[in-house]
Amino acid sequence: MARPRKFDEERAVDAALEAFWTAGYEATSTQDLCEATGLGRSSVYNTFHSKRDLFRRALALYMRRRSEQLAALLEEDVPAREKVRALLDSVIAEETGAEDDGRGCLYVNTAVELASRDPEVAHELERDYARRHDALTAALEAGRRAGDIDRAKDASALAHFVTATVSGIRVAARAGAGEAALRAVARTALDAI
Amino acid sequence: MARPRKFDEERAVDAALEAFWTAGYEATSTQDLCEATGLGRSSVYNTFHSKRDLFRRALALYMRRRSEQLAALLEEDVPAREKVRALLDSVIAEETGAEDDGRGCLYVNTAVELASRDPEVAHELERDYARRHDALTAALEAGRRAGDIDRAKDASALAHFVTATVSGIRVAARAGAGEAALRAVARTALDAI
DNA sequence: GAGTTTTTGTATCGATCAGTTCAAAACGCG
DNA sequence: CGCGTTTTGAACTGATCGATACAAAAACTC
Repeated sequence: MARPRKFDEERAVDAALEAFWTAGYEATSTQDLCEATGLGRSSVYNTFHSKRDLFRRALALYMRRRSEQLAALLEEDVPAREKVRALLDSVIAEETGAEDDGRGCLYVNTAVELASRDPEVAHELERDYARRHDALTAALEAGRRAGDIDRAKDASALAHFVTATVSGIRVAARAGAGEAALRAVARTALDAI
Repeated sequence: MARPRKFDEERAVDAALEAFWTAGYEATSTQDLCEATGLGRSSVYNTFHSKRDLFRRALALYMRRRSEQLAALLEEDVPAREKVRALLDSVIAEETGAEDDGRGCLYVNTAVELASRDPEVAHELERDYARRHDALTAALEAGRRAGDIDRAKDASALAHFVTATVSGIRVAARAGAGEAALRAVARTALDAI
């Protein structure tokens, strides 16, 4: 019917994700987004309508990828406790690795920067929280039945605890706690499971 | 010698703290700061030199108050475990209370929003982290000697863990976890201590 | 290849950003 | 009172913010 696009929409969202992830929502300008995606202003606004809409697309992409990662980790054929250990280890590796220069986790960043003043973003964060919680709860409940998790414990409560521990490690890493401190946190948390 | 100020500097810092705490650093404009403090632009810049300097003053004030609160809590004549319980309870009360409308904790907010791109702010966060860690470690070590904390555990590791749990609860609260979930996190964390 | 529709580049919008300028106003001191 | 010093208010700086206008360019249909 008409002139086709010469860029891939998903790749553009991915590039925007990188920009938002690195600098945060407010600190990323529309100019930064143009440069990151390689698109002109018209293409950005024609395709994504506003900075906020593009951010929500990027956040959704981020959440989908994280969900897939978590699902893959929980599918491993190891005891539930080892799944939690692997999860905490991966978080520590991510936060202490030099690759990403302290950009942290977009989910945590967004919860802190935007959730209190954007109800729709807050709602998406809640949905993602619930999804991750359900996946973790199922894995922990399976472990409880299998016997490697204390039967006296509640799987849902443990899942909330694991999620909070992940966030706690991420914030501690940003506040300057060293890798040894983060490992101590993970070790202590595993004692509680 | 000359014309005196007709405002109280500390009160102005306090008002700026409220503004930064509520909206974050980037989202608080210098105009917002003028309105919050009741000062004119000239007075703000004459006294505090820049938005960033005023923020650092506000952050220092916030940290000093939190340190005093923590010190008061740790001075109570109760077992160390009960001190930790009281600390976690106070965090949950703060995060679920309607008073402050989800502004969270300025320390966590700053760690996430600014630490990666402002080395001096990051350094002050590290100092505060170390100070809180030392206070917590001392209290836990005393509890360990008194016997209400497992002697096999390391006080410093537990202190890192408690700090991470506090941050984890705060982030979870922002991401939409309910009060019951936060209480489950606190209960599980206490099991590990 | 003409006509239609969408994309794209450029130029620009008004608003707001952090920060400065400058002179008038307000005080302490002699 | 009047001099010296500082604070204060208001106007204003250039830069940048998110978003838009518009016409040229590109590609599909017929």
